[in-house]
Amino acid sequence: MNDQTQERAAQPSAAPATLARYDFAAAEPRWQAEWDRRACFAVPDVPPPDSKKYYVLEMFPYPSGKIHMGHVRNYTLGDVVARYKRARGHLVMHPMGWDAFGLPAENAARERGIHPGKWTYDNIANMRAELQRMGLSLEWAREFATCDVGYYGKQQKLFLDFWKAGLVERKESWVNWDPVDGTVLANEQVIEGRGWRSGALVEKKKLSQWFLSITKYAPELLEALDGLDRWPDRVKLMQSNWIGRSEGARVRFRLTDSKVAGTGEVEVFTTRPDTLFGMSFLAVAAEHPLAAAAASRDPHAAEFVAECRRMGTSEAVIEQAEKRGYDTGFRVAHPFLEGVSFPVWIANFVLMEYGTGAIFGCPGHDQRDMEFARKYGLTVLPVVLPPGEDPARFTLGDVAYTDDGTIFNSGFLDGLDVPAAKRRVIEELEKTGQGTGVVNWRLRDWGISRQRYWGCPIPVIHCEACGAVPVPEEQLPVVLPEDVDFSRPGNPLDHHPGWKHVACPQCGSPARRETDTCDTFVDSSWYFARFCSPGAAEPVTRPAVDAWLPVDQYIGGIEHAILHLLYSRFFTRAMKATGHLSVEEPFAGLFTQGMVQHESYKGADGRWLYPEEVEFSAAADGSRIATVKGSNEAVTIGRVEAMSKSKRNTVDPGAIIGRYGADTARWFILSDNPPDRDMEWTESGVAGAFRFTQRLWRLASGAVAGLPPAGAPFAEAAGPARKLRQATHRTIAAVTEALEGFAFNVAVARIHEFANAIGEAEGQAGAEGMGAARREALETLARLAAPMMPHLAEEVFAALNPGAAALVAQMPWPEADPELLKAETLTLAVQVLGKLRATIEVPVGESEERIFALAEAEENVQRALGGKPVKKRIHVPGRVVNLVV
RNA sequence: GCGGGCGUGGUGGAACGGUAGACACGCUGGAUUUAGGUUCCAGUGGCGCAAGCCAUGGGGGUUCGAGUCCCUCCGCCCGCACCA
Repeated sequence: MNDQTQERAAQPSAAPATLARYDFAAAEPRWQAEWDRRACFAVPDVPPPDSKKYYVLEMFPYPSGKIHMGHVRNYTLGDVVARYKRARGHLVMHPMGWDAFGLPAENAARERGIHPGKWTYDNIANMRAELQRMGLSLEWAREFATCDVGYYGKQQKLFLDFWKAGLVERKESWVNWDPVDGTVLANEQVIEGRGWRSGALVEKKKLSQWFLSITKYAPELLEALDGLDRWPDRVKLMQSNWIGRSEGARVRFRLTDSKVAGTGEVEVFTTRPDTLFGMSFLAVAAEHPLAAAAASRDPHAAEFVAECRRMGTSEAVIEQAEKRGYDTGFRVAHPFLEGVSFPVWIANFVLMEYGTGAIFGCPGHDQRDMEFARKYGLTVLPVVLPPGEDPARFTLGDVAYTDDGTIFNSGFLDGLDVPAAKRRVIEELEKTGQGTGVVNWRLRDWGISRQRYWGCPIPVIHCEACGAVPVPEEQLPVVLPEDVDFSRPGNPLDHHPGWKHVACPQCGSPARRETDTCDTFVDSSWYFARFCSPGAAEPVTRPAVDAWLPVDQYIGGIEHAILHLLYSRFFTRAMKATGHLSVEEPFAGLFTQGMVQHESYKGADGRWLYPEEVEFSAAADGSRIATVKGSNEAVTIGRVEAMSKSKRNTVDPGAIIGRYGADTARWFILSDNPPDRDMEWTESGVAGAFRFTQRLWRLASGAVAGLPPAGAPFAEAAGPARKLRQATHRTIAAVTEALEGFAFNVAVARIHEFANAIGEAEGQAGAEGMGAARREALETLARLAAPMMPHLAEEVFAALNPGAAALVAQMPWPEADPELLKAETLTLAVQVLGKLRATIEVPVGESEERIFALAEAEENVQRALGGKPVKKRIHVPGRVVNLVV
C-alpha cells in the first residue's frame, strides 16, 4: 500500500488552474453509504468486558412529519459527542427512535380521515430520510417507534410488573374534563379555563384513573439529585422544587358539633405548628368533605362551593382571584386550650391537592392568612416575638411576621425559639394523640389514564365480580384494533363494537377491557433501556442494560426538565425494583440545549411571512430594508424569537441541506454560540459556514499535488515547518479541551484559527520539511473537524491519501505531541501597578532576575515608574510581570 | 411573592484572578474576475494628529492585579407559585 501511494505521489501532476468546488451533494450521500456499508456505528448488545462503553442519546423526536431546526441542533450536538467519544476509543452506542403515540395522529385522523398509524409511519419514513441526510453517526439497526406493538406490548408487561410490586393504583381524582372532546386534559392543555382544541369550558370532574406511585420514590428522587454531578444545576433545582419536600406536622382538630357527618375530625397540614396558639380559624378547600357537609345543609355554602369549582384551574385566574371564604358555622376545638374553639371556613385559596386540603389559619405569621383575617375581621394574635420587641407592646399591622423570634402567648411553648417550639409542640401533639410530625411532598402520583385511541392500551380487564383484573401475561400484547371510527367524539376504543368485550380472565364471565391508554410520557420513560436490546422478548435483557446503562450523555431541550426527566428517573427505579435493571439513575450526564430562533416578519397587512418570502436591501444609513420578494410591499422586521409555525419564522432544514449540505448546516449550528444558549439562525451565518467548508476543501485539494507521501520525515530544525507543526499540536490540545467541555463554538474558532495558520504557511511551502508539516496539518484539520463536519473530513482525508482504506470515522483522535506544545519563547505582559505598559519576549526558562531586569528596562515601563523605586515585583510565569511602586 | 441565571464592540461571542474583545458575522477600503451569495489583501471598541487616555450595566469593596471574587443598586431572561 505504501508503494502504491508513493508511486501516485511521484507522478507529476500540474495543479489545476481553478480548483473544483467541493461537491457536497455528491460527497455526502457517498460517505453516508460508506459508513453504512462498513457498519461504522454498530455495537453489540453486550459489549466485550474490556471495552469502554459510552451511551450517547438525544431525546427522540415526535414524528410530526418534518424535522425542524431544533432537531438539527439536538442531533448535531449528540453526533459531535458520539463521533468524538468513538475516536477517543469508546464503544459508542448512539441509537434513534420515535416517540410515536400522541394526539396529533388522532387529529389527523379526525380532520383528514387518515388512520393514525398510517399517518405516523409515513411521517417516520419522511423524518428518517431527513435525519439520514444529516450524516449522523446513528445505529439505525436499533430503531423502533413507541407505537410498534413490539414496544408497547413490552410496556404492558412493565405495567403488570409494577402492579405486582405495588406501584400501580386505581383511584378517584379530580381531572380537567373537556365535555366536547370527551376526554381528560392535562393542565397544559387547559388554556384560560377552556380546552385547547374544542374551546369548551373545562369542568373539574372526579374520575377513576390509573396511577403510578411515583410519590413512593419522592425521597429517593430528591436525595439522588445530589449525585447527578453532570446535570445542570438549574434542572436539579427545578426537580427539587417540583418534588417539594416540606417538614411540618399533621394536626387533628375535633369538631365541636357532633352532628357533622364523618369522623368528627378535620386534619390539617402545617409547616408552622409552633404558631398553633396564634390560630384564629380553620379553612378547608371547596372539594373537602367538610365543605360538602356544609353545602348539604346550607344553600349559601353550596353556592360558594360551586363558584369555587367554576373558577377552574388556570394559574392566571388563581393569581387574579382575591381571597374569599365562607363561614360554615362549624367550629373546631383548639388541641391545647380547653374550651377554646375556632370557626371553620371554606376558602378559595386552600388546595385540595396539597397537604390535607385543610389548614389552620394563623394570621400573625402567615401573610395569606393575614389578608384573609383582615378581610373577614378575624382575630390576629402574634405568638412569635421578633428580637428586640417588647412583648407587652408588640402588635401587627397588615403584614405577617414570618421570621424567627421568641414564642409568646403560647402556654408551654413560651420562651422557645421557632425551631425548638416546632420540636416541642410536635412532641406534645404525638403524646396526646392529636397529631404527628410529618414530611409532606408536593409531588403527586402520576395519573396515566388517557381517554385516547393512539396510545398504549392499559392491560386491565374490568369484571363485575372480580374488579380490575390484570390481563394475563400470556395474553399480551393487548393490541390496538385497526378498525376504528373517528367520526364520533370521544375515545374510539370505547365505542368500538367488539374490542372491549372480553371474558374475565379470573371467573370467565363477560367483562370489559380498560379502554384508557397510557399517557405518552410513559412511552418515553424507558425507551433508553429498550435501545440496549431492541428486539428482546422481554422489555429489556439484563446483560445488555447492565452493560450499557446509564446513558452517559443525554441531550435535549430544557422544556423536559421536569416531567420527562423525572418520570424516567422514577421508571428506572421502578424497573430496578421489579428486577429489570440494576441502575437507579437513567442519565449520568445531561445537557440541555438552547432553542433555535429567527427574526420574524410581517407584511403590510400584518400577516406573518416566512423568511424565504422576504428580501433585503440596504438603506442609505446602512440599516436593512425588508420587502416581500418580487414586490415592493414593505415588511416589518420583528423580534428574534423561537422558531414557530404560527409566526412562520421557521427555516426548513431540508432546504438548507439541499442548498449548502449537511456539513454546512452542522458547522453553522455549532459555531454560532454556546450550545446551551438560544441561537439565532441567520442566512449570513449559514453562508459564512458554507464558505468555510469551501475554504477548507481548497486548502487541502490545492495542496495535494505538492505534498510528500504519508510518513515522510519531519524537519527537526526550528523554522516555518516547526512553527506549523506547533500550531497543529496546539490546535489538537485546544480542540480536545473545547469538545470535552461542550464548548463547541470554541472548538470551531480554534479550527478557524488553524485553517488561517495553514493558509499563511502556504507562502512558505518551499521551506525545509514543510511538505510533511503541511500534510500533517491538513490531515489533522480534517480529523479535528470530523465530529462537526464528518463528510468533508472524509473527503479531505481521502484526497490527501488516495487509495487509502481508512475512514476518519474509524480513526483514533489525534494526539498532541507534548514536545511540540512547548514554546521556545514566551511573551510576558509587563504591568506597572496592574496596568499594562509593555510586553517582553523571553526565552523559556529565563531566570526571574533577568525577566525583572528586562521588564524594567522597557522605555514605557521606565516612564510609568517615573523614577520611583520598585517596592514589589510579581512574576506569574508565562503570563505577567507586575511592578509595584 | 419565592428561587435561579445573565448583562463584554454594530452582532454572536472568547478570556485557569494575570496582555479584554480570540474566532466568526457585518461593515469600510483596495486587488482579481465577463460576472459573483467568488477569492485575496488591509482596516474595524470609543476619544485623540500623536503620545496616550477611557472602556466588560451603575456604585462600592477585596487584591500587586477584577469581565471573573464579595456587597449594593439597575435592567433583562427563565422556572415555580394562594404549597399551608
